[in-house]
Amino acid sequence: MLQNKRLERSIFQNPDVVDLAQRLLGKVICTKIDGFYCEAMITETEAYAGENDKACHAYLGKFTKRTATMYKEGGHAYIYLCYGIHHLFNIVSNVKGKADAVLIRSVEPLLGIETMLRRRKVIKNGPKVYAGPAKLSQALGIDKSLNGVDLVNSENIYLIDKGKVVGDIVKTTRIGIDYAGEDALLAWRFYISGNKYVSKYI
DNA sequence: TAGGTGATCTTG
DNA sequence: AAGATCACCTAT
Repeated sequence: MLQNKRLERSIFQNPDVVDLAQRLLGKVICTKIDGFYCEAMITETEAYAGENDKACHAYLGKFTKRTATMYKEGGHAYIYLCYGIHHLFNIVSNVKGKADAVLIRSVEPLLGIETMLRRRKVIKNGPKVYAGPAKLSQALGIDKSLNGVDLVNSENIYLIDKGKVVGDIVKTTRIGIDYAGEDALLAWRFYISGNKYVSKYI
């Protein structure tokens, strides 16, 4: 397997976002923001399936200034502010016009740990620094200014494959979407079994 | 378990 | 146009 290969457009154009959410586990997010380079491996994701998913911002084809990003071609970053404080990082998938996205929920740090600890305003390294969608965004320096950026072309934020082989994947329900009725029961949250850098077990 | 915080959208 | 909502986190 080729290593340190940047993920290409075709990966993100996967029409099955539930499949893509699992394939992104083990891939590495690279950011070069404010002059600091960081790398972190994706350990936990959630799938959001566009217009047919009650938990998705684009449910029933909802199109607003905010959700517009989700309709872009697969491979773009969808970043929005939640609860007034938290920047959440999603990867848009499928073709242009299909509003599917994968929410990145947790990462395991690889490079730039000093920088990430400083951004998180903590001294001690460990899973709690990166386990949670708002936490990893803060650690990697990701904020709303990167909303709509193309991960396939950007020099500031992109994904690579370092050849990590992911073993068992735990499949369970998504977090914080109780309003989504029966769709809240779908097992569309995924994490690498046995990995410590996960926001919530089972 | 409760409260902070602010952009977005409005009988969710 | 004010108020409800919200894919969360931190501290008691």
